Amino acid sequence: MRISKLFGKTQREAPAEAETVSHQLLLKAGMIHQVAAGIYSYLPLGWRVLKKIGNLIRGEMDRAGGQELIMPVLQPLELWQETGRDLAFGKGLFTLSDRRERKLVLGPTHEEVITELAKYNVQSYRDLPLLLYQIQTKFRDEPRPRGGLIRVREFTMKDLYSFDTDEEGLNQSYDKMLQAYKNIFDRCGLPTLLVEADSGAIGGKASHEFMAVNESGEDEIIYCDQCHYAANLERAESVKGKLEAEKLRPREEVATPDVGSIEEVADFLKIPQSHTLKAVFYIADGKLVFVVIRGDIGVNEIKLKNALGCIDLRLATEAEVINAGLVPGAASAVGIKGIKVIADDSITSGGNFVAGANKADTHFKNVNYPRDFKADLVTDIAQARAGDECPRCGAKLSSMRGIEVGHVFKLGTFLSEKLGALFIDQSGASHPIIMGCYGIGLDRLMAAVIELNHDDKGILWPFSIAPYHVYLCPLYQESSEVEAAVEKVYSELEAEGLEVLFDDRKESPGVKFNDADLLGIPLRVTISPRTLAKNSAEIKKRSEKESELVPLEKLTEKLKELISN
RNA sequence: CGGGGUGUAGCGCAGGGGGUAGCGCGCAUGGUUUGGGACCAUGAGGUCGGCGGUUCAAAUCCGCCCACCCCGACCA
Repeated sequence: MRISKLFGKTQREAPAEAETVSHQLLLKAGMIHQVAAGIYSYLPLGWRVLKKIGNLIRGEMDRAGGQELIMPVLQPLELWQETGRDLAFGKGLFTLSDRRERKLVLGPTHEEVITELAKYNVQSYRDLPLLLYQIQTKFRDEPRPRGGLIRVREFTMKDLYSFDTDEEGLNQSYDKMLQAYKNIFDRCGLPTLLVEADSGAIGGKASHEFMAVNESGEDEIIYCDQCHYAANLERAESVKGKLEAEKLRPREEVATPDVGSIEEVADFLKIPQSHTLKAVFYIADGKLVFVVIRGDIGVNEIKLKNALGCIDLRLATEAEVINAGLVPGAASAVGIKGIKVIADDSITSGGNFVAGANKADTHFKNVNYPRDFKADLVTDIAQARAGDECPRCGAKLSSMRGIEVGHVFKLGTFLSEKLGALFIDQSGASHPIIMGCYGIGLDRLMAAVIELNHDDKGILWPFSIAPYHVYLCPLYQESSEVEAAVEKVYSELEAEGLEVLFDDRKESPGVKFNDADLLGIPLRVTISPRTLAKNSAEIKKRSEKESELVPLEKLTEKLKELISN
């Protein structure tokens, strides 16, 4: 490809709207163009990269036994209502109506469609196991798109769905995908960390995410250096610092004028926050829920949502709290009736806590569970923190941020039951198919590769997904022998099937070198009067400082060797 | 949805006590240059985010709205 003909220009200055490195470089390199918040066009260079990522993924999916198919973007809302996931997605679902007022959605994913498809094409255990996948555009009305391609509203996704007859089969499919994913990210030059994850709106049992560790990621990872426990903060566990058991003392009231928050209570009474009980109020699917947790620990809303089994969860407003007859700032579960109480298991160690007295400006001392109050459910709903102890080995936990580039789920039979995707086993009995699903966001993967492979000059693409392999860079071609020599080299390389980006512009060396670096093409071949004097061309790897002179007649061979390694 | 910020040429920005817009880059033409974003000359390019108000006069003052970015909430 000749740059003079290439659609898309590099920019000297990155648009001010871009904050993350990958976003800046993609815009500066002319690979993408923003159309609206979280909606992008791909220009030829960016599109080549995305296609390469797609093909690399295809290779690994096929190798694992996957079969590619394609499904509609436009899906009937009814299908989503059948599984109830229209509610789980809520506002994240793009909806529209056709001319007959039939409600449709722009598919945010395809589990429903594929399960329905499986229902009509799988009857017997002999049809299983099955691995089906798609690479296509999906839509989610994200509350806040951000970071360029890291979080968008229209995106390209690879999803593979597994169908098995039993748990063992599901485990095998799951392991196959874990291996395929490792291969994919390795081949993309992207180091990733496998972490335990929450399965979110999709439901299901086990779930893992592949994280590219990076500051511009949106997820917080809690991990242990000692035993390598790693989990998304959404589901991370930790040892909450057990307190010494205390001899229970009688409960008593204490006046706490103008004292509301846990910090204030602890300060006022000169006690550690861990000796208080915090009350937090949520509205779960429209109903008020009373949450009790030790004062020094935060509530993990994902865990809470899972514990409640609710679809919608939000903090209650002060008005809602007061309406329920509670006293914000001095509430506790002591004596509470008619409201669901969920407690974190942190309240079961230690004792003689300070908690609200459900009376303005008053707290109780020496509150103990279960002597003084009851809970409908006691479970782990705590936010893990760096510094906590590892739940596996007891070492100190740390935290870091990551970009979620892959997410795998053991779905189980939730969808197949709802949609009636059944198979007949050897004895003639009917069972729901056991499913798994395995996603990779290609756009985000592309961004993550840049986040982890760049320098101050630009991108450093690995060969596997670079838009071109060779940047052919003649200098001063208009006033010398260079023109003829470089044209000859170009046609030779093209004839050999090498992927060459030919900078045939009449630009100064600085401009060309800088663009070569910005675009991140792995190999740069410079031909100038200086190199021609030695009948040579200069090869420089994007990743290295030094260059090397190679005789023209050996150039093609040398480049092929570099590319294939 | 809450908090903060920004909208002026393709990109980066200046202007703003009211008088009809400027710089750098890029782009076009001509010339000079020649290994890490060259130089000179000439030129094209603007509903100053939108609507309304104040005024003889609004990029500038006032009001409303919109878009985009960042933090949070939310998020296969």
